[in-house]
Amino acid sequence: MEPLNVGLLLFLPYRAMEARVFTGLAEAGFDDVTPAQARVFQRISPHGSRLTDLAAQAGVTKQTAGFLVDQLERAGYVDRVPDPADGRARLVRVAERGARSVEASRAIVAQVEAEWTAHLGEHRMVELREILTDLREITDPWR
Amino acid sequence: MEPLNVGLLLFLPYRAMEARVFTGLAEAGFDDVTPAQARVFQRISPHGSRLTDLAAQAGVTKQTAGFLVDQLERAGYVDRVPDPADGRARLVRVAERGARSVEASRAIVAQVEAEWTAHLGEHRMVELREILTDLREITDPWR
DNA sequence: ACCAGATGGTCAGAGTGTCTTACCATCGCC
DNA sequence: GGCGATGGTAAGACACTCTGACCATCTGGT
Repeated sequence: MEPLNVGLLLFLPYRAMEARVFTGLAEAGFDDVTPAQARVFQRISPHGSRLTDLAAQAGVTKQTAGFLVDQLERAGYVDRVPDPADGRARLVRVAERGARSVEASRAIVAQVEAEWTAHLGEHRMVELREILTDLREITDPWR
Repeated sequence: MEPLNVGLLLFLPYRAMEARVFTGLAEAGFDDVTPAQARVFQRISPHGSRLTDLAAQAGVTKQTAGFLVDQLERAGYVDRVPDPADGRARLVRVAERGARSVEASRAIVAQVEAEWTAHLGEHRMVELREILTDLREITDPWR
C-alpha cells in the first residue's frame, strides 16, 4: 500500500474539477470552448492581459497563446484592444460572452467545492486551500 | 484579493512537479519520453496492465493509449506479453529501461517533496498528503 | 537625438496527441 | 453454439504545440 506521489495526488482532483467544469459549461451552451483555450482564458486579468503574459502564465509559447486567443475571439469570448501604454502590444479582454461563461463556471466550481467540503469536512477543506496557497509561493513563477 | 479556485491551486504545484521530473529525467538520459507517454507509463501496475485499463486510468481512449504504448515499447521502456488469463488481451509491463527511469524519477520526486516539506513544514506536508488521499476517494474513478 | 538590444506579436511549417468511426478476435454466458 | 460484451487495432481528421524567422515598437546609454 505504497503512498502515491504527491504530484499524482494533486492531478487527480484537478482533472476531476476540470472535467466537471467542462461538462457543465457544455450543458450551459458554452460547448465550443476547449480545455486548452480555457487554460489561457482563465488567466486574463480584469484589466486585460498581454498575450505574452498569458502565454507565460499558461506555460505555452506566445504563438500557441495567440492561436488559442484567435479562436476565443472568433467565438466571442474575448476581444482585443490596443494597449494604450505600448504601441506594440494589445490587451486581451474578457468579452460579454466570456463574462457569462465565467459566471457559469463559477457556479460549477462552487458546486464541486461544496461536494469536496461535504466529503472532507469544513476544516480540512479550509486547510487544503491554505496549504495549496502557501505552496503556490514556490511552485508558481507568477507569484 | 479573491482566493483562486481550488482547481487552479491544485494545478500549479502539479505542473511544477511534472516540469521538474521531466527536466530531471532528460538530464539523466531519459530524454525521449513525453508527458503524454509518462501519464500512461506511470499507471502500469507491477504485474502488468491491460491497455484498456491504462487508457481508462489515464483518461484517454484506448487508441490513444495504444499509440503511446507503441512509442514506449519502441523506446524500450515497456514490453508487451500475452495475458495468460485472456487470449484477446496483452499485458503491458515495465521493461528494464523503464525500471531505471522509474528509479530516476523517484529520486527527483523525493527531492521536490523535500523542498515542499521545507517550505510547508513537516506537519502540513503530511496533512496535505492525507487530505489529497482522502479527496481521491471522490475524484478518482479508479478507487 | 540616435542606435542597439530587448520585447510584443505574427507567420509558416512541422510534429505530437487525441478523438471518432469502423473493424476483427476472443470471451462469457444462456 | 450463438450472441452480446470486451480487448485491441486501423485509418483519417482535428486540435494543440513547438521551432525558426520575421516585423514593429520600446528602452536605455551615449
